[in-house]
Amino acid sequence: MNEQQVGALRFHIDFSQPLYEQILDQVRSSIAKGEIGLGEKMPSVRELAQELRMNPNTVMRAYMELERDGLTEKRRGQGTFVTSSAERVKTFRTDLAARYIESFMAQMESLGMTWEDIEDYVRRRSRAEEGGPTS
Amino acid sequence: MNEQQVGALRFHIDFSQPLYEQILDQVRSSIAKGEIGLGEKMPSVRELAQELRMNPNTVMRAYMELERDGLTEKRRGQGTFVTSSAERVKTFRTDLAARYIESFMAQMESLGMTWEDIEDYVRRRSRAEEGGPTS
DNA sequence: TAAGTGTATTATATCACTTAGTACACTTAA
DNA sequence: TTAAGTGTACTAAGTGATATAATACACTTA
Repeated sequence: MNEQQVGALRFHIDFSQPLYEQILDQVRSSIAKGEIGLGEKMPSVRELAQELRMNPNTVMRAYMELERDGLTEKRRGQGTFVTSSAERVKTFRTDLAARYIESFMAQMESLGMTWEDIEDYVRRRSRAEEGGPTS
Repeated sequence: MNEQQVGALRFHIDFSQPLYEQILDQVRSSIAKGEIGLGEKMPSVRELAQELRMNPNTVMRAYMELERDGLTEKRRGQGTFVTSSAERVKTFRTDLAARYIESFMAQMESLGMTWEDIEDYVRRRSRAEEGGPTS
């Protein structure tokens, strides 16, 4: 629902977050998971803006961040391309994951939850999903 | 650093988030961890606003949310009090933790990280903290 | 009665986000 | 050379969330 395919990229945009952040997160995800390959061409700023019915400036803001992440490279007159460095993608993925984990652990600690509590929850969670949604 | 004690409550306010959200999160945390006891009196809207050097309206917005959470009760002319129901606090704590976990798991899945990856990271993390910060 | 509560209202200011429109430099292909 | 498609830069404007300011009212307690 509300899914949208643009080239090798999939998007589902809503109003829960800034638009440029959603583009950013979802392209990061596609690159991290290899859904769009190394060196592959991204949609142009204008094309993606048209497909997602947004302003090109909004898309460009996301693209600027992607380049700062080292996940994309821009070539004037040609377009934006996923980096060719598998190493760079791997590093980015593990670094971002680490940041997510640290932030999450701080949240849980603020509720007085221990790592054991979390493990218990996840165990019960996966047990409840047996034969559950086939995603 | 930037810590502030107001009655039984501790605050550390910065500019990374809306002020009312920081109050909300930190009071929730204090109640969930029992740092402020069941039925205990909270600082008044005006007092907390003065201590934190904010507008009373900003504090009131946080207090409204706390009551919607069922964590506090307001008594006209008397003040705001932590709920007397341990059950309510417990339910809130586990529900919020569940929401944090689900959101976190979705984040990690978007990076193609599995539960095993997370366990590995946390194990290495706690090993690295041996004899580390005594909090 | 006075002081301290929560509550409500109106006005104002600032900032992040988004859109709109325009323009320029560069690359590629006709 | 030309045209079309790239990324980039800039100005202008609108919207909504956030925060402050000032004031007022109803209620409770001492």
